[in-house]
Amino acid sequence: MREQKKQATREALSAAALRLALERGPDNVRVDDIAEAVGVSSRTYNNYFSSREQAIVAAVNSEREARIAAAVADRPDSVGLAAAVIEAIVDQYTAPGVPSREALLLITARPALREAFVDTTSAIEHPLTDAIARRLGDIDPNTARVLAASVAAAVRVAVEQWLRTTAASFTAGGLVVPSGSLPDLLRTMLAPLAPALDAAEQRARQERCRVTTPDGSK
Amino acid sequence: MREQKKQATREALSAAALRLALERGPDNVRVDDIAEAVGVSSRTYNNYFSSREQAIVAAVNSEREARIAAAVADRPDSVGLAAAVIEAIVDQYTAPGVPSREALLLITARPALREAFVDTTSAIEHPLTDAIARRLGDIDPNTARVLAASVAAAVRVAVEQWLRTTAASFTAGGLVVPSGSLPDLLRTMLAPLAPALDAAEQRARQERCRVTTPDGSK
DNA sequence: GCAGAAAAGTGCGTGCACGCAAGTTTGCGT
DNA sequence: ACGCAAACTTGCGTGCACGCACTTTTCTGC
Repeated sequence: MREQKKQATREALSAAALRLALERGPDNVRVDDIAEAVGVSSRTYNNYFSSREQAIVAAVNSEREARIAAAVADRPDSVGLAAAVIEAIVDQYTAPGVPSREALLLITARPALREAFVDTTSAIEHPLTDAIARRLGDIDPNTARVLAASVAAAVRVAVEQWLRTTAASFTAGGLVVPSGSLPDLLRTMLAPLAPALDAAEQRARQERCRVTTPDGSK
Repeated sequence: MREQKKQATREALSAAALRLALERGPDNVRVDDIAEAVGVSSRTYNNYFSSREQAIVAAVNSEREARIAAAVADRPDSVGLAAAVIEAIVDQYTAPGVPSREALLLITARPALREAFVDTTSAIEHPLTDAIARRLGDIDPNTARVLAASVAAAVRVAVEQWLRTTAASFTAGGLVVPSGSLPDLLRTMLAPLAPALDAAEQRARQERCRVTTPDGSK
């Protein structure tokens, strides 16, 4: 019940932040305004978000992390780890329920917001770590951590590239779509990691067999 | 010549930051003090570093990025890409010319400094991108970017783990060395990425052959 | 050399992040 | 039902990051 209230104010704050930023432009929004709109003190606002930009992008990115982790877990074991991870991520970035057109415009326009948006990609790391570790059989958590961190890094690179070309196309008049859509970029950037993901899965399988049949023979 | 002066003041600032932090403890150092010690205004200080922690860790990490990139470039092509990258990184993190014992103690003790130190690992990303792209033959820069980002992420994970156990061993009395030395951790965390690095190298080789011998046959 | 441009440094003002030490609400044991 | 303890909120104070306008330094073409 305490948790519910916390989550509620958190969402109220980020929603208010996004709304005010859209209404007045992001430079005309003080954190006092956001706090006042929700009815809390500005000090409380800072207990939830450590920067103004964080609150705004949180409204767009809420829970994407959890959805990606769940999506990875849902894929059957028959579709290799690499395919499961890549498709789960592309799916969750393709279904853009929340990111309204204008919100994305706002984010791509302001450098500070772009940076905050890019930073949110690293939020998928911990959920992904758990999901991958589960699929690898919970042996060797370090491998899962490294793979999750690498996947998050690849996603970050894709988003950076997407923001770069998107922003450029806005200023240049919308004529160029040099590097394609975000899903395409995600696939492109994640592809080089597939060998590592599948190799880890292979090793995990072997490890499992070795434990099940612990003879010293070759 | 302008560049020389800039670099000089930059180093003077970070050196002064580290020295003062060691002398008085990091909480008793104002940025005004650092600026005054070097003889510039505090505003100029902020033109070089965007946080107080950054200046301190910069004194420890200066140019590690460039050294890693050069080390990768120096390995002969006969040692696969994965081996070249891994050994180059381990080498540069093993030769600890600058990080004096006490400086590392200082960093591991303060959470804010630990975080800043971890963030510096991402600085190797751009130099590494260039080095890897060069080895892959400058075709497909995206792959190089993803691989470099992944390697940087793995290094970050290793440093995080190292800091975690190191800090714990300080508070616990120095009796435990649970997860080994930093070089060992680096090898452990980079190992899962080897398949991806070598696969990319393989693909680059094929691509090069296909271009050299552009027939449609199989 | 010199004039003007480009770049680096500086002073000021503003909004913000965050530690601290209260006050207030919520949850739980008895 | 009551009271206590933990969690959440708040006001205050401080140091800091950074935009802006301005001065000083350094670089270039003539």
